[in-house]
Amino acid sequence: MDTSSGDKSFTIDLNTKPSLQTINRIPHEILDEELIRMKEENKKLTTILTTLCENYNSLQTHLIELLQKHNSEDHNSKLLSRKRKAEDDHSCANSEIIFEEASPKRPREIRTNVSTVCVKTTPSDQSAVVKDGYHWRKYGQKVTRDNPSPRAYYKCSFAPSCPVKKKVQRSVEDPSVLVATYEGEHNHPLPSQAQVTVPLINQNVTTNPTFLNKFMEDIDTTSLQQDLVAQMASSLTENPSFTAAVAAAISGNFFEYD
DNA sequence: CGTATTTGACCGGCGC
DNA sequence: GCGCCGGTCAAATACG
Ligand SMILES: [Zn+2]
Repeated sequence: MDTSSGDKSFTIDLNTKPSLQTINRIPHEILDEELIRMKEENKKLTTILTTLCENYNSLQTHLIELLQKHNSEDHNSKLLSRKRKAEDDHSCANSEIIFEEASPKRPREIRTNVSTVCVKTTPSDQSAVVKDGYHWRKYGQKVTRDNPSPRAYYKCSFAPSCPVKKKVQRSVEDPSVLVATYEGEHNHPLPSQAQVTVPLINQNVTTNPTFLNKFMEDIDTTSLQQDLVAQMASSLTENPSFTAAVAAAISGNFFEYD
């Protein structure tokens, strides 16, 4: 709050704009080489960010589960608390962050709450889009076996920090009905958008009755995330050697595919 | 110009 | 193994 004085936006100057004089003096083969290197590095950073967000979200859901279980057990009885104490002791001893790509066999993402909603659309509106207030990025479209109309795949535009996905497809026999399948829950507030058209069947198949929402009410996740971003940005801007450290870490062996 | 969509390639799971 | 099928990626393209 007080650290960001007024209108100081997060403009991060990584010294990526050397003067034209300097650039012209460097042979362009080297610059091309550097460009390619930068692209690779950017790719790696992107994958790191993605996996980081995946792990974060996974951990969060795990945490919620544990809290839930803990609460219910707490209400049930206090007799088992001694036993539980021993199990809880194996916490993370050191806070060292390790990107572990070790085993090719992945635990694979589990436990994503799925809900299905049906939306009636006017025949005039032929666009197969379900307005639910969130912002989506389409990333695929496929024809399915038992339905003439194609199925569209969307990701929340806040990805990868928000893992929510949705599929939209017209109903088999009634083409005026759109069937949307949501997967996961948003971890951020809705972008301000007034119109929401979801006044039809809500065939909810969620295994978990959105304990997340309660959790997010208790802990203001949005301000938390903003604080995180602020910290990251300030650590970048205030400490120039930080970028060098990052570069060294990346060019070293964070991931060693090859 | 930066960003969103399109669309064929690609991949992994499953039944055979 | 092979082919199908649902799902995803990413380069090309369209958009504002
Ligand atoms: Zn979201």
